[in-house]
Amino acid sequence: MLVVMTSWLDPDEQRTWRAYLTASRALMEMLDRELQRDAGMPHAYYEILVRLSEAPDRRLRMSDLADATGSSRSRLSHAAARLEASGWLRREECPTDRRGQVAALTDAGFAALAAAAPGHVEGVRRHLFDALSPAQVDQLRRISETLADHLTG
Amino acid sequence: MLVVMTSWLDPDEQRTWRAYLTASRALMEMLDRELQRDAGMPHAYYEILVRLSEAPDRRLRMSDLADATGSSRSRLSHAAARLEASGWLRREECPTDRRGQVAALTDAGFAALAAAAPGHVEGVRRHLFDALSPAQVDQLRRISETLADHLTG
DNA sequence: GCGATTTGGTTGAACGTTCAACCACCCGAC
DNA sequence: GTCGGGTGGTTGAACGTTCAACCAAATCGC
Repeated sequence: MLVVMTSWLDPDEQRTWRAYLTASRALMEMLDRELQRDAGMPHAYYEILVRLSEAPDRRLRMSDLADATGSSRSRLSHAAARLEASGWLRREECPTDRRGQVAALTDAGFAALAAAAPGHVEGVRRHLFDALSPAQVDQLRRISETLADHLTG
Repeated sequence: MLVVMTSWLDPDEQRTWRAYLTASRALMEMLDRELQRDAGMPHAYYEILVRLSEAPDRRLRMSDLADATGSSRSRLSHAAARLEASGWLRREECPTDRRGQVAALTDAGFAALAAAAPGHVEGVRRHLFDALSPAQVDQLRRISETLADHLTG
């Protein structure tokens, strides 16, 4: 007889999972709200600006930007439209692929990012790193890297 | 001279933060998509049903339910409306507070949860616990509990 | 008691995300 | 060549969340 067993979570796992859900949701909500309040943008948009600011010539192909920020093409398309309307981003034609678009961070976009960054970084420090010991930071890094690998591999 | 210094993240913290963002986003997206595909509900709604199913008489005051699921009252209100439309939840008047509402899990709601749970639990196991050593699970629990405390305290 | 404040919950609009459909262009097979 | 499939990106509708405004009932101060 073939039995397909779904192994339930044991009490330790259960507790871990619920704590993880609570903590990660609370952390992201807090940072998102702060960023929205202080810089007028959600965290996802902030990340787009960050990635662009780090790219050579502050320019990135739309799909590379989507990969870098871990977002779908559709999501990035909508976000880019909105960021363009705010004057923080400009879309240009790609010289090597006529289908392509290149997202370019504008000066205003860079300025908005420069204004938002210190407060946000301080939030990350306060809400995340200040609560953890150096050993825990290290553990969290290893866990996250393992997990990211596992999920995208 | 008073200088307000924003201490930037050091390279280790930077790496930790980015890995954490990538991993937690990927994990949640995966689980959310699976739940949507297999059970026709987002993870947030699944959690509402779970909390209700664990409550005495499968009933909970709206605000207790909001606290338990870590969601705003507004969010829960909208969610309850939708779950009620699906026949998975019923809202009843509260006998002790005339302003209050009590959310009650219907039999159909319980059945939907029972149908969704095994697949979802298996997803949590596959995408999270299978990737981590027992020691890491323990570390993640401690980190998450510390963090949850820090954020809500 | 009675007015002022707080609490429990809902509502509608604005926003961001998802999903499926779609178009335009690239590339490989033949 | 051109035909077929894959890739890059956009669009609109449906959905879930947020935010501010709001109502009703409870509670507090006096």
